[in-house]
Amino acid sequence: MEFESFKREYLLSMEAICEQIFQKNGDSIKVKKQKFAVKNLTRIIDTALKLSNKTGFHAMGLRALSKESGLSMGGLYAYFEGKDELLRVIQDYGRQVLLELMEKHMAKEGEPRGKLETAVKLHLFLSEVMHDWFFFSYMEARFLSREDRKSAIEGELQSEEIFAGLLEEGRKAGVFRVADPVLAASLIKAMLQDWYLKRWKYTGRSVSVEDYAEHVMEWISAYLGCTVSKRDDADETVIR
Amino acid sequence: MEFESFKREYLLSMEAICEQIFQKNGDSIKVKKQKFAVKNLTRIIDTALKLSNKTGFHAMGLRALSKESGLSMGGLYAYFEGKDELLRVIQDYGRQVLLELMEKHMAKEGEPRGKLETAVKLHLFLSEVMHDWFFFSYMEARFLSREDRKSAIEGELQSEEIFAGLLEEGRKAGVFRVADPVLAASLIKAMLQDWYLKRWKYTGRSVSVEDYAEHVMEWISAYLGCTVSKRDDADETVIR
DNA sequence: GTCTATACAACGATAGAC
DNA sequence: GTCTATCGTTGTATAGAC
Repeated sequence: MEFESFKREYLLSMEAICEQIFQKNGDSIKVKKQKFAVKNLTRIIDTALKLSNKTGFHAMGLRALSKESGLSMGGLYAYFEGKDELLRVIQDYGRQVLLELMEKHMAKEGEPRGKLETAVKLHLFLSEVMHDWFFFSYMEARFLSREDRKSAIEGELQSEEIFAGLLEEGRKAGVFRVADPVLAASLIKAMLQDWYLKRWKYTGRSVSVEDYAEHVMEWISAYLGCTVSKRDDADETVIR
Repeated sequence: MEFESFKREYLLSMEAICEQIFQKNGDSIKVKKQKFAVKNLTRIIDTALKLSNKTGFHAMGLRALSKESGLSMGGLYAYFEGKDELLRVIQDYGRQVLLELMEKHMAKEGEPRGKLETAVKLHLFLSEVMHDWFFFSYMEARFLSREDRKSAIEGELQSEEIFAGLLEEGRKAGVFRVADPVLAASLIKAMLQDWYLKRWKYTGRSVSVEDYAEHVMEWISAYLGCTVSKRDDADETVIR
């Protein structure tokens, strides 16, 4: 999987997803015409992500959101019942996309090594095209209501379990050397998250998302004690 | 270095550090008697960290800080000029401790492998006893003023450089196999930071800070292609 | 479906009593 | 050195015109 082809596929599926968001949150959205609603909702979420990631969700005033999104104060309230619900809608929105693309891409490859590489790249590529959401979701998760925070934690653990499962699978097949798959999965996730949490650092060093993916795979392969395939023109190399 | 002995040493140096904070911020602290000032300042910082880490610094009202710390609203303003400055003082406070202990512990061991292990353990142990500050510092750094954020970034890069330097040193000595020391240092930092960012996860799984340190060292050793010494009763093992 | 105008609670900050 | 009382500002949220 390459980043550019992933990006194309992602953009195509965006429109459909936005419509799903509208239909799912029909209760609190007072605007009933899909044409209006989807357009404005998208604009609101995009603006909210942009502003929140600068100053934090709590510090972002609805007056600022109104001004920046082009809708009036009253207009905003046609799309959500209150600021708390906006937070929830945004979280939902991202998780919808995440789920959709996970199902689409995973389980394509059969052997553990290929599956693992797909999962790593999928996470990184997705967090690249949806950087604002991933950053937001990480930084603002603790401000969710009790039950919504529970959903967020489940999401975090769920994606960790995918990695732990792949590691376990590889161990059983005798191709991975791993003592504690869950703990190893935690460390892998930590490395993946650093990509969108410290984006400025990597931008400044001209590290592309594909460079980063390759580097992470080298670490993982070294730990698991297996070979890693270098991309493009480079030939197959054994690490260590 | 073991966690318990580290903890003892750290607790001893706390009092001295708080006095330093008092003297350094003498301009904005209106209370001049050290006896009063150090006691209250410590209490204010501890409370602010506790409250901020629940709701975020911005959402923490000064009324809540007043109530929880036992000082009145007016009383608080004898210790800082405004909420922004409180944020700065807290950041400063942590960096002071971090710096103090780095200088104290590092450069004790001569060979790269030992130095690296010391640096890893130091970071993890320190983030364990000062968890509230590390979490706060990571999550609230983006709300600092332009120039204070610059200091925070410098601190982040500085500690990364320590690791990059150690890796480079080991490579020159021929004991580490590492293509890009800076990128590798980034990933090491990401693993170290996960310990205090996802503390709840590891607590729930009964992973101790020493377990975690050992695990991180196994990953690093595997990547660098060198041996790792297991702690306690276990014998020396070659990874891979 | 969107706007302007407004309500009212909570915020950071300060003055002046003790 | 610390308190209480109060200021002006800004926050979320809504009512009613268009």
